[in-house]
Amino acid sequence: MPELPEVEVTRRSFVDAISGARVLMVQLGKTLRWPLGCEPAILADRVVTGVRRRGKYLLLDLDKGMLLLHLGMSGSLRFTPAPEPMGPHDHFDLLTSAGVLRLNDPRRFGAVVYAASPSEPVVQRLLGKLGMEPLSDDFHQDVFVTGLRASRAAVKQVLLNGRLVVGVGNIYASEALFLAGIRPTTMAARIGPERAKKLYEAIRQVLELAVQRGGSTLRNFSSADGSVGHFQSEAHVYGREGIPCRVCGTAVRMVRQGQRSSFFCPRCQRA
DNA sequence: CAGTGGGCCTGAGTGC
DNA sequence: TGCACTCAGGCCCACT
Repeated sequence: MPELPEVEVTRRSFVDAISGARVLMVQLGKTLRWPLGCEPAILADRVVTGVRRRGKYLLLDLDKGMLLLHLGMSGSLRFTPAPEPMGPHDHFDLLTSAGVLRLNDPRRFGAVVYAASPSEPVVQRLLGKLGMEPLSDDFHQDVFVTGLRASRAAVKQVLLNGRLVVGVGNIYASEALFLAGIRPTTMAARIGPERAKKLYEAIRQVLELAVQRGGSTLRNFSSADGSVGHFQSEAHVYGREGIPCRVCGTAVRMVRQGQRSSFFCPRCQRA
């Protein structure tokens, strides 16, 4: 479900509330993608010192160790003042002195993993191969352009795989490619420098706008304070197969790439 | 090494 | 109402 904007909006929605809070206890539901990796009891009395984001991971910093959270396809976090009984899709409750952080994830592709330190192998395994952060100063245009040039895969796949740039998922890949006028099926290496630069700018632009709009709420995404996103209502192509392009009126088309749907306007995205 | 395809899970929607 | 089927915002891993 959540791509970078949804994860970032979620982070912002509870970082101030939880920072400085002391962990009282942890409650687990069904196992997620991976086991927690520690005895829940050892987390008691640790202090949450901050919440960072890397790609689509949230990093919950503790005064000793950290928790890596991923929302998978269907996960969402909620931070509430008081504990409530866990429902069938609630899999992780972090009870703290400031409130309860709860992960709800029907499909359980998400994860919460403990790491005693940033140098733990698990951290390297999960975060080690991630590409540039598109909304940070770390996102270098020349590295992006060179990276595209080096790949023979379809540009949409390159955006999705996270090795060059992180956080761009199925919605925002289609949207960024629309803004740049590039078809999702175009081989990355065949995109010239000028168009690659345009795509670089489009990625920043679409992700920034999406964060401003509170992300996209397609099914039931909401951030940790319960608010929903509104970006989906201004998407140009995602989920709009057969609907006239907002720019030129041509019917938006859908293609399958690696078991995922891609959407594009055949007129605005000519190559 | 890069690239592709399968699989992990559950729920919603569709067509018969 | 029931069943079979497809699809869904992600990502790891085995394979070529």
